[in-house]
Amino acid sequence: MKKITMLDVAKRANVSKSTVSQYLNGRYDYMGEKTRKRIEKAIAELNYQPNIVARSLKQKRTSTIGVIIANILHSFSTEVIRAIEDICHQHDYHVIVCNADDEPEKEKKYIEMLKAKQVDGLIVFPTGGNLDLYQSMVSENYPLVFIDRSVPGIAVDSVLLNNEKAAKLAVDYFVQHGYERIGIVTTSLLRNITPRLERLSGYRKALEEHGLPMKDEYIVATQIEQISSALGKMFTSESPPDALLAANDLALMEVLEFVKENQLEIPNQIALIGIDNTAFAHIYSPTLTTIKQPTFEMGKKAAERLFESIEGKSTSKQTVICRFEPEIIERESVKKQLGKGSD
Amino acid sequence: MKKITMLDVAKRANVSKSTVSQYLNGRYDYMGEKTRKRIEKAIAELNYQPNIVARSLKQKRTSTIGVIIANILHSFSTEVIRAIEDICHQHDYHVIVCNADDEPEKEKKYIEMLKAKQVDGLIVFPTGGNLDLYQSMVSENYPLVFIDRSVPGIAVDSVLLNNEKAAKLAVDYFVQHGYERIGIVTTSLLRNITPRLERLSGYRKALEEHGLPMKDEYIVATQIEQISSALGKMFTSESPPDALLAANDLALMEVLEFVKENQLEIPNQIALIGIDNTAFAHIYSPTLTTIKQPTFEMGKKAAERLFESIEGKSTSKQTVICRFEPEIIERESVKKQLGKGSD
DNA sequence: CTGTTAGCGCATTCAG
DNA sequence: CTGAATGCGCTAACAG
Repeated sequence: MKKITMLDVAKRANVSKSTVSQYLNGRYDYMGEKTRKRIEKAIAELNYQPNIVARSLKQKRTSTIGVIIANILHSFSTEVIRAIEDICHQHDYHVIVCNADDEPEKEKKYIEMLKAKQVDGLIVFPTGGNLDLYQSMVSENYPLVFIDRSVPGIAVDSVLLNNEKAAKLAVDYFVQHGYERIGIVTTSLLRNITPRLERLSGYRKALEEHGLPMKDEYIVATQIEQISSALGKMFTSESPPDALLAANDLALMEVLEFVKENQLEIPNQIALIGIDNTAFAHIYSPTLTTIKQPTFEMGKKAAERLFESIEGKSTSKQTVICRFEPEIIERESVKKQLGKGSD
Repeated sequence: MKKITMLDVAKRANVSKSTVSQYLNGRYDYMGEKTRKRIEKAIAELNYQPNIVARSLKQKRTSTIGVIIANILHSFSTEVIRAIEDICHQHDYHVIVCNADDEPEKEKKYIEMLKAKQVDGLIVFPTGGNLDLYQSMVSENYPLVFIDRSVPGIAVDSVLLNNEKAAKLAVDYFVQHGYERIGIVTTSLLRNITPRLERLSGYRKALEEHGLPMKDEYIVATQIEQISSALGKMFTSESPPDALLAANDLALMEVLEFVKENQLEIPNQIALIGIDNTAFAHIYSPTLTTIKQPTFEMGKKAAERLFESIEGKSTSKQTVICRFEPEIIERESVKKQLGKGSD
């Protein structure tokens, strides 16, 4: 089955290629009624479909953007992708999603691949491990937006959660309900991932505000495989925490596994709040109190910033960091005891 | 920042375009050592990156395949995608994933878009709503593989689960543990989705084998929003089921919500088995017995079939339906009572 | 071993 | 209102 091209259509309709092109691009104004009909008919009869590759080559744009996520396993990532797709769809853009698996190598490979594919711009959850590459994109003015994480020293528009606030919301909530031995568990800080650092610092500041002591034993920050054993150590200390903040959904899963294995009772033995609105938060027993990110709005914002940048109307040459506000969703994983805490 | 092309490289290295092209495609054999060095140097200095779009236009292949999934919300879909990506990555293919949201309209739009983008082949979870389109692809011999679902009357290679077996595994397990009032809940059958039909028929056959009566009241098959109320009706009947098979992970979520709202106790009041290995099956209390699909193998198989078809070595012109075997993962959501059931 | 040539399928002047 | 001509960046003969 031979590919049919514009030329075939043109021949069959007895017009020239360019007339067909006009038709395809909706410039009917300059076209005889009957001509249009003929073209229409020819296209239908031949079942012609334009070749986007050729068009892109000519137009020097692909109407496609690339999205590179650090880790597809985070529910936040998948939700943001959906939002980005929605927006792109509305703007007649296509999206190619790649998963860097938190490996800078892969991230680099994908960025290069997507640029070679001539995508018009990139939204990335940066691993933080490719400073040169980021910088070179900035230098060449390549449309780029970071989301979820930012990279110190790299001037790129970023869409972030107010992470300190997210941690603070949780700590405040614990304190209001009378908790004082509040721990936090997060995935590894080695790569200086923005949200993790900020959530931890938000946690610290909030404790300080409430005049609570800061104990290193109450902080677990290690790679996912080691969280369980770190929790084990934490809970065999003489005065283990009675409340735990899981800084993201993966950490939350680890905590829940640990809770299960050790038959801890939520919220009586340990109160729990997770950041990210896990799919089963409302199904688990007890239902889980969570801090929710406005994922849809964040994805939307990122896409819109990118479009502005692509369309060159980024009048304000300066980098914008956009913060979104988290929200607590109260459920049952924190005891409603009357507090002896502050406030 | 002007785009630099092969020509720029050629000039700077004092060779012609084609020599550069040779270099890029690894045909160094016919090339002077110094020439190669010069080209290498020029490329590095200019930070040249080839334009894949132009190459694709010329080569009439994009080294890219498209994947259209029916519903991204099913964990099965996301797992299969990961598998497909892995395999494609190994074969130096790229993947573009689109989510049809179970809407034939969207599916159609995406198939057309991907073909216009000249992808070399398509793996699709068919919605079943675009018979003409599927058929036309078959007619024009377009590389295509269905996964998860097949479409009656359309001769396309398909990778499927042995769905009847999956349902049978669950029913057998229930019966062995003494259950006789076994219900099933699945999402809507309206569109004749293969796995749902087959799982239901597997359920029926298994009941029959065990000489158990088939009651319509024990079957919930409706769209997701109405599952909850259907369950309500089921459980207010005079003799409600004491065991429930959730035919996929979305149905399982609905069941769990219902269980929670009505404070049913698993497994004492209701035993539960879900098809699809939900992420929190081992964390839920009690842990959930599930029927697992070999998602990785299935994705891999689909990709491999597609490559064969793309590379034209699909010697056997006949359509192949490939079935994979499900496996039961025993956990705690079924009571270990001694059975009065058969066997 | 290297350069010349001719398109891939389309969009876009610019004349008619 | 329509058609002829040009080139996007690259590959692939085919000559040197």
